[in-house]
Amino acid sequence: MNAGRTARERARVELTQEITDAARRQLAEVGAEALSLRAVARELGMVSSALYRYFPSRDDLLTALIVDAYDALGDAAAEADRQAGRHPTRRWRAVSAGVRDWAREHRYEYALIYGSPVPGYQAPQQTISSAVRVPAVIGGLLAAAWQEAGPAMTAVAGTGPLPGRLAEQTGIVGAAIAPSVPGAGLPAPVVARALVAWTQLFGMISFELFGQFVGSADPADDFFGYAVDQLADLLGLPD
Amino acid sequence: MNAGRTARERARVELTQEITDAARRQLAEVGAEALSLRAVARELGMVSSALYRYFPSRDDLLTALIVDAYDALGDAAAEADRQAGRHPTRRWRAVSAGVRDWAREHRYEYALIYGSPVPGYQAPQQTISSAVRVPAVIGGLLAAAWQEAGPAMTAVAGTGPLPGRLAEQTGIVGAAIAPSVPGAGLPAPVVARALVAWTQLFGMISFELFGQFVGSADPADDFFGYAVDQLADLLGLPD
DNA sequence: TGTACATCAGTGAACGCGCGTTCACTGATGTAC
DNA sequence: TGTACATCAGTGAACGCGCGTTCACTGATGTAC
Repeated sequence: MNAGRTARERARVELTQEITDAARRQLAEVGAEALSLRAVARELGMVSSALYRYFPSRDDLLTALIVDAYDALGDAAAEADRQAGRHPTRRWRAVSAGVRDWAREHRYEYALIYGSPVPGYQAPQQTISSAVRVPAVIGGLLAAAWQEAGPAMTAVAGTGPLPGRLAEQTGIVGAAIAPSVPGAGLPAPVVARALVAWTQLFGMISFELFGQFVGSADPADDFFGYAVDQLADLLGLPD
Repeated sequence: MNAGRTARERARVELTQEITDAARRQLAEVGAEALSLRAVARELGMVSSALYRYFPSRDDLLTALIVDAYDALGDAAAEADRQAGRHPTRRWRAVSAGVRDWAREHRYEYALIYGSPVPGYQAPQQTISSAVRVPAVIGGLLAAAWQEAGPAMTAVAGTGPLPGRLAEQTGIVGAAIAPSVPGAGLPAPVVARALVAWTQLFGMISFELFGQFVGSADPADDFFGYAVDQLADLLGLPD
């Protein structure tokens, strides 16, 4: 480990890590907009200008946090999926709950990636491959379910044509899933329903964290479980 | 109009309006976090301290904008509903589209009320009655549908018990809808599905506006229509 | 209707703050011979 | 292994900025008699 690296290189890697860690802690305290380079530097006992050796600007530090957050959430989803065994419905429930739990434990990181975009900030290409990890986990479990019980799933999803460009869009997504799960792409109607499940999942989590459920589904645990089961039905997953 | 009001009182009402209008314009340009009292004052050709005669602090100005945004969205939903006639499914489609259209035309106002909460800002009681207007419109059209075709809706929604506290929560919401629509509360299973429809609707709009659909359902028009129809099915609305 | 006083709106200067970023510097670490 | 030079990390001071909020003030509007 660290073979062939100079002390300088090792120090650089470690300090870059320490900076993002400190920034994450600050994020958890004050939120994304109030996150300041100077406060991060202060926490590390450095002078603020020193950070510019590691991140060329505040936006780049933000980008690193965004990528880290997507990755951490992706890890949480993948780990929940892994522990759930093989049954598709169990996997879907586990992934949903894993995503929600992560979001509740990291509300500011969640808000950073799924809340209002920071004005003036443009997410670079770099974030996309990390952003796609939760959808990929969902796609993976659906592809496995499809391999086991394809016809039953289509029966539920129906075979009617999808409206307008949705057929094309879901086709592309289905094809994109194929390489990661040997031998199985997903048909467009299943992908369309997966998109519904995906938006519903994050819609509920955002409503819960951002306070929209006050006065109705608050606390949201039971509603969340109920909706996840509804979505399992919608997806044609076995009981 | 303005009867019994002194010139001073009229001027105060008008200027308060002009201030929130200017603030709304600024919001549309720079987003909520960057909204500044001083810039608003500048736009109005006033000195920044003058605003303190109208709003005791920046937070109070923000609150006014939040309430206005909820009200404007509520108006858009109600108006779309009104124009849709009497058929429940048409009404549901119209309200969904109306909410989405308003959000697309007022993205920063939308982000202000449905995006990440502004850190450190606590929404006062005042906002709640405005926040509830879109759910009230949805509740209204479902209550009307229920009056027409109650049994058919229950057949779709099922009669199995709702999990845990969800039964109680949806019961409260159902009872709250009753007074606004003569003679009709909504049974808990229908309310539960209405909550699903509500979160799905806003989940999709947020994903669309916040850029999560890039690479899949983008542009989102067809997916939106598809999902809205799925939700009509879920709600047991007639074809 | 006219006068004397009270209320209020808007001014302009100031306070104190923290921010992102630049820049010339010193001293430590690494590299070539 | 030792020396001479190049690279890099971190410092400290400074720039310029815009912000929210306070405060004593002046002049206009409203009220009581």
